[in-house]
Amino acid sequence: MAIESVVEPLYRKVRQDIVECELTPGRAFSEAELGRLYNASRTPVREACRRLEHEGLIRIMPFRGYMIAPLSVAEFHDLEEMQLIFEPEAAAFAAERATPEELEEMRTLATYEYRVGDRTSYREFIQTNYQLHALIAQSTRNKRLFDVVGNIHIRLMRFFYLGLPFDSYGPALVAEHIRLVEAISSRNATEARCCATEHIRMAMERSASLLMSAIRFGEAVFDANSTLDGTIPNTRSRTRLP
Amino acid sequence: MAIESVVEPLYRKVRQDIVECELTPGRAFSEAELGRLYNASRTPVREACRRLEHEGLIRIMPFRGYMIAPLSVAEFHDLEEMQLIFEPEAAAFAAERATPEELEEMRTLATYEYRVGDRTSYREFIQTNYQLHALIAQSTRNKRLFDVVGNIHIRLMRFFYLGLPFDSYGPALVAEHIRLVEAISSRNATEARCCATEHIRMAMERSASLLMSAIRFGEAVFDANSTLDGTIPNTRSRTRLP
DNA sequence: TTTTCACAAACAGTATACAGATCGTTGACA
DNA sequence: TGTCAACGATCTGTATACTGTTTGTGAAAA
Repeated sequence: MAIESVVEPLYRKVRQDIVECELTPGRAFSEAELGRLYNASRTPVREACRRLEHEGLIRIMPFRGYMIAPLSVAEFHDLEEMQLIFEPEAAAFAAERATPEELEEMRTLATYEYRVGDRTSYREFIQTNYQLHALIAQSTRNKRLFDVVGNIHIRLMRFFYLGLPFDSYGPALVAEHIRLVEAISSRNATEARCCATEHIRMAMERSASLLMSAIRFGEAVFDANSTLDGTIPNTRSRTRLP
Repeated sequence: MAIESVVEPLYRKVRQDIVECELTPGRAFSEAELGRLYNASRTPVREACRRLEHEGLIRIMPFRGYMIAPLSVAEFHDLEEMQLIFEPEAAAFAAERATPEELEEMRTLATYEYRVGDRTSYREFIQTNYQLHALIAQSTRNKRLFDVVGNIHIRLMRFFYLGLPFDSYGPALVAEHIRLVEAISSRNATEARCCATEHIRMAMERSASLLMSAIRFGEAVFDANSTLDGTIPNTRSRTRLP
């Protein structure tokens, strides 16, 4: 049997469901409830939840339960600020250190065209976007940097999966990706840094107008009541929210 | 009784012991062994170890045991590179966003003088240094950034606790801290960014010559055999190392 | 009717029992 | 004497039992 045969798949599945907003931000749940949903006993559920909390996808309220981390303007702002700090430097290092194979794959990822209005294509684009940024981070050869950039993007993807900001600006985003990858490919660190900075700044501008209006300021997205698996909500879960 | 009455103190104590190199880098151990050492049962031990692994202080080898994360040149290099990326930006944001109270505390922390050659004073200085950098990160008002800075410094402190790089250069370090805090206090973001960059660059130069020679290149520091608590080492722990 | 307080349900935190994996050992065989 | 496979000790991964906390509820008192 494979290594970590229960925790690892459980963790991945729950994380995916949170990232894709399949598990509603702000929703409260218990260990038993999550275990029922994913067919796992408490021990692996606990371990997966601990990991997810460390990544900022779940909140733990000691002795009181869990909740899918709510999305907030503050969170989004912090994440974009983090991108602006890390991504340009990552691009610069990538320009100096990426292998030819990595450059080749970057080109493939950057040229992914998605069909505006097509939901499936849009979701694929989100994944591709993540893979591209993760690959750039990977090719810095700095594991710490890779971890941080990866975590930032995982958190950001939840906002993207709300489905709002990309529909009109997708093509511009692709063009920026191509420019960025070209700069990295030509081993021009300075240019790569500039492209990345510009890319993030544009993304910030685009999202400022579109995404903000979709989030209740400083609060959870959507109604946070009701349980995850359709069972009758107990009295405690109804009162767990802030 | 307090919240998380077993895991939290256990986690803190083990983390402290790892950071202070009380638990030797590279040393192998089992859950039961750690539980014996810190008077805890397996469940809290496992949880604490999972957290510490996520922070990069422990390595988990599935089905084979645990080890205190070894120190390596690669790790140190990655950490300094990370500092060079975010500390200048953190300083710049701090210059714009720190509260007067935070500025006041920064000044106190920056002026901590330590007595060269005094081991106790030196260890206090390491703590003070951490607190200063954490406070600067905190005053960016970006929680994500604060978390990352904290983790990077926690990891770096293990190298500092080896006790090598500071003894001759301590005063220079203090002077740099003071300049940095002055720049932040005067709300000069550009100047703060420069001071921080310079500070990290100097630190990198200083450590390059001193610390490197103390680490077996790419390998664990010190002999990694033998157990933690003086019990007779079992046959497995002797063969667990790479 | 409103307030208070004790009780009970539900839950997280912890301890422990159980199952399955790993690896050193040992003994048979070449 | 050297090699290899089966065994067993020991450990991690998982399930579950137990304990203590939190909080809603309802009865009793004001």
